[in-house]
This record gives sequence, C-alpha cells and structure tokens, in this order.
Amino acid sequence: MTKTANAPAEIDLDTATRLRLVVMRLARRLRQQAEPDASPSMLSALAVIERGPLTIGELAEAERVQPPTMTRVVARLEEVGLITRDADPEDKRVARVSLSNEGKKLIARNRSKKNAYLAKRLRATGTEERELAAAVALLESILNED
Amino acid sequence: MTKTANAPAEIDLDTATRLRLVVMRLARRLRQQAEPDASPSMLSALAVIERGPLTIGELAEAERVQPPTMTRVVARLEEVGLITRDADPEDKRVARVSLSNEGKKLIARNRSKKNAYLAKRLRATGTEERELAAAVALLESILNED
DNA sequence: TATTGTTATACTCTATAACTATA
DNA sequence: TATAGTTATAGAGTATAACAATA
Repeated sequence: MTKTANAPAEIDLDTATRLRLVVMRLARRLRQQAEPDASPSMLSALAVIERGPLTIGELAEAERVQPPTMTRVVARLEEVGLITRDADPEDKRVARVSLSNEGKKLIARNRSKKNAYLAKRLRATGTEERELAAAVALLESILNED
Repeated sequence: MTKTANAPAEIDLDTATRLRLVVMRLARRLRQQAEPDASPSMLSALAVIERGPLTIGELAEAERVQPPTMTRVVARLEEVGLITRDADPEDKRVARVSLSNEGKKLIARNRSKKNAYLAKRLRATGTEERELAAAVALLESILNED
C-alpha cells in the first residue's frame, strides 16, 4: 500500500458537513479510547444522574433518547453497581435512579484523571486547553438550547 | 413527570470529559437528523473517496477503522450504487473504489443543501456560522494530526 | 510466507412496536 | 384510559479472530 492518508482537511465542505464528519470521527476515536469501567452511553447517563436522582423518563428526555434505550443503559449501570434504583413509594410505576458509592467514585476518578489521548493531541497541535474548552462550550450551547 | 431537564452545562467537568460528552451527544443528534440516502459512516467514507480512488485498506486507514468495518461500509455503498469497485489489474487481491455518478450527485446535493437542523440551532444560540467553523476547525486539527 | 480483503461472531447504541403494571 | 417502564425485534457501527485468494 502506498504511504497513506494523514487525511487533509476537507476544506471545500460546508460547515454542516464538516461538523457531521468531525463529530462522527471524534466519537469513533474517543470510543476507541474508552473507559474500561463504563461505555460512553453509560458515562453520559451517569453525568446526568450525578446532578440528582431522576426517573427513567426524565433521564431519557435529558439524554434525548427513547425510553427503551434508557431502560437498557440503566440496566447495565445497575448490573455493574454504578447506580441504585428505588421504586417511588407514591407511584409504583416510577423508578428513581441515583449514583451508588461506586458511581460517585468512578466520576471522581474520571474527573481527576488526565486524559492521555487528548493531552497528546493538544500538545501535538499546540492547542491550549482553554481554546478547546471554548470550542467545546460552543458545541454544548448548540446542543443544549431549545 | 416534572418539567424537565433542559440539561444545564456540566461546568464542573474537566475538558476531556466535556468533550467526550458533547461529541457523543452531538453524534447522537446528528444521527437522528440523518440523511435519507446514506448513513453517517457511509457519508464519511464517501467524503474520503471523493478525494480520489482508494483501496479498502487505504480507506480503512484514512477513516481509522479496522478493515472488516470498511468492507461492510463499502459493501453498502456499492449496494446502493454510490460507488463502483474495480479489481486492480496488477494485483488481484486489491479492490479500488471510486465514486459513481450517483455518489458525485449525492455529494453535490449535500454540499448545496442547507442543513435545517444546524441552521436552527445557530439561530437559537445567536452563534455566527464563522464561530462554529472555527470550533470545527480546531476539532479537525486535533483529529487529523499524527 | 506475507498481504488484501472477507466471513463469522459479538458487543454497543439506538429505534419502533407491542406489552405489563399501575394510576 | 393514560402513563411509566419493559420486552421483543431490528439495524447501524464497530471490533477481533479465523479464513481465502493472491502475491
């Protein structure tokens, strides 16, 4: 095979297309760098649960997924002991989900742990973490507004 | 259900964690807004193929996926007629992949088409497209450097 | 033997449709 | 009847291991 393809920027593409490509490729890369303890969807749900106990429906809405999707994510989180689930005493249909001690520890561990992959990328590109933080904040705002 | 959860920014999280969360959630959203003609992974591969005919292995390397993954994406692209595949006459193990006319048309269509979802988000947040383009460029640089 | 690509298999992530239990 | 959540099923996206064809 000929020497490959350190993919050049796709400069002709419009912003929407570039956003789609970079987000999908970054998602792939970050997945490959995954935590051993929990998958990305589990970590994402965990970050929501951390802000306070929630029902499955609230979680699904916050994460913008359908309820069956959240049922499964929550089931796996419970299986590995990262959350606890309590039936609402006033309405037995409702399940309230909270972080377990294990879950709290995992979040704390993640927070204090330097992400080696990202740190390396930032060094390689001479990007200040502050610049990346600003870019991330912009994407968050696009994502969170209704 | 109590009034929900227009998820507030997770300001305590470190940049790496926020990047992971926002990329995974954006990927989910963009997937939900998917093109009818081709899935995100197909479009991503197509954008690489557009730069010139490539072998499966080169494509896999450019997209940073394993060969079996690319075999499948290419199979679907071929099925729906977006690419053509020609055996290399000098080495019959090798398959060379190029855009079909349909594939070229799809790319042109995407390029000229305004992405309604993204446009709405930008309007809602008062974000200039130029600001988003800068943020996307930063992510691209992190992704592409070796 | 080494390389290119495929097949077999499995896991994650997600959806829709149909269901159960409770209200 | 309506709501909260689950189960059944399916498809996309990805990986590793084992293989076939060709070099």
